Amino acid sequence: MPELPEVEVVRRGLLAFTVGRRIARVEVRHDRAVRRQPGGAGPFVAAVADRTVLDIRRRGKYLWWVLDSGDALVAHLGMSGQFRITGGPAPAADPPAAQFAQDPADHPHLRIRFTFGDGGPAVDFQDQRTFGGMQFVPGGAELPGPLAHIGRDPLDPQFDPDRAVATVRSRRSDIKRVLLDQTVVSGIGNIYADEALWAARLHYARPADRLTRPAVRRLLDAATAVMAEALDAGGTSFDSLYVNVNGESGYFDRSLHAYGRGGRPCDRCGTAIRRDAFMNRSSFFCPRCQPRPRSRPSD
DNA sequence: CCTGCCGCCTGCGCGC
DNA sequence: TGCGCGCAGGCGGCAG
Repeated sequence: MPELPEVEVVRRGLLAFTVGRRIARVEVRHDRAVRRQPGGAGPFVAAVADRTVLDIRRRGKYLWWVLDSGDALVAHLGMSGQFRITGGPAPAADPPAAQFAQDPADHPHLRIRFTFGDGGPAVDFQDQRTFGGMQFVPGGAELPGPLAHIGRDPLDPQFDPDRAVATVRSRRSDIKRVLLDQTVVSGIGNIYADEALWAARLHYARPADRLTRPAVRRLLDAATAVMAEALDAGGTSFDSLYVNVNGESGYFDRSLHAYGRGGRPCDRCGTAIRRDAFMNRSSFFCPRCQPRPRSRPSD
């Protein structure tokens, strides 16, 4: 479920626990977590061990650790991936910070563990559904090769809204499908797609190439705004599946207008929010504010 | 090149 | 009670 805001929360959390630290040991506990790595766990461990982390960067839902060798350690959280700080001394501060460090005992979904040369807290990659994973990419510090096809995300300072609008309108597909296409604009997943469509009063099945330039612009602005607000709130989470590096949940789910609100009244007009199956997943929308397009695209 | 479908995974909650 | 099924769903690969 992690989309751009949740991944950014993780990036910021990771920064404090990785930058300037030398990775002393890497343990791959589940080969599927490195399935994108040519040669598997062996080459992964060998390439990463003894490197110092310089930075953590992000594009869309992808993260990459910049190593002092100029290489990159790419990570994607998939559906259920988490980076967690483990085995460190719990700070004496606030009670919530008791969650600061997990018990050093192995978590059932532990996939990869990074241990550092300074003897401080470890960084664990945990992933219940194993759609996530990591990959070492030689020379990938600026932009790892496997991410080259991903579009810039709306929080990127170099994101070009006019260009994004033009790309969206060039696609012969339903607007929601285009929103979820990471090569067009990255970072948007099912939750924020539904929220942006609700805010822009557009039905998910509207043909992208029939929307006006201003309409697409409003939609992308809405997506940007909702993701920025979610980031401020620490991300969206419905359960313990998504948490930050310290195990804490964000609270943006309280601000959602469409996603997960089937049967409940629309915050704008009071009509019951509907849930449709679309693209083998759920789409939540207000049937009054977001009317279905009248005719199928039939040129 | 473009579009859209499938398979990959595990845990939870529901209905019978 | 226990079991099977639907659902959660991002993304790479691939067919057309």
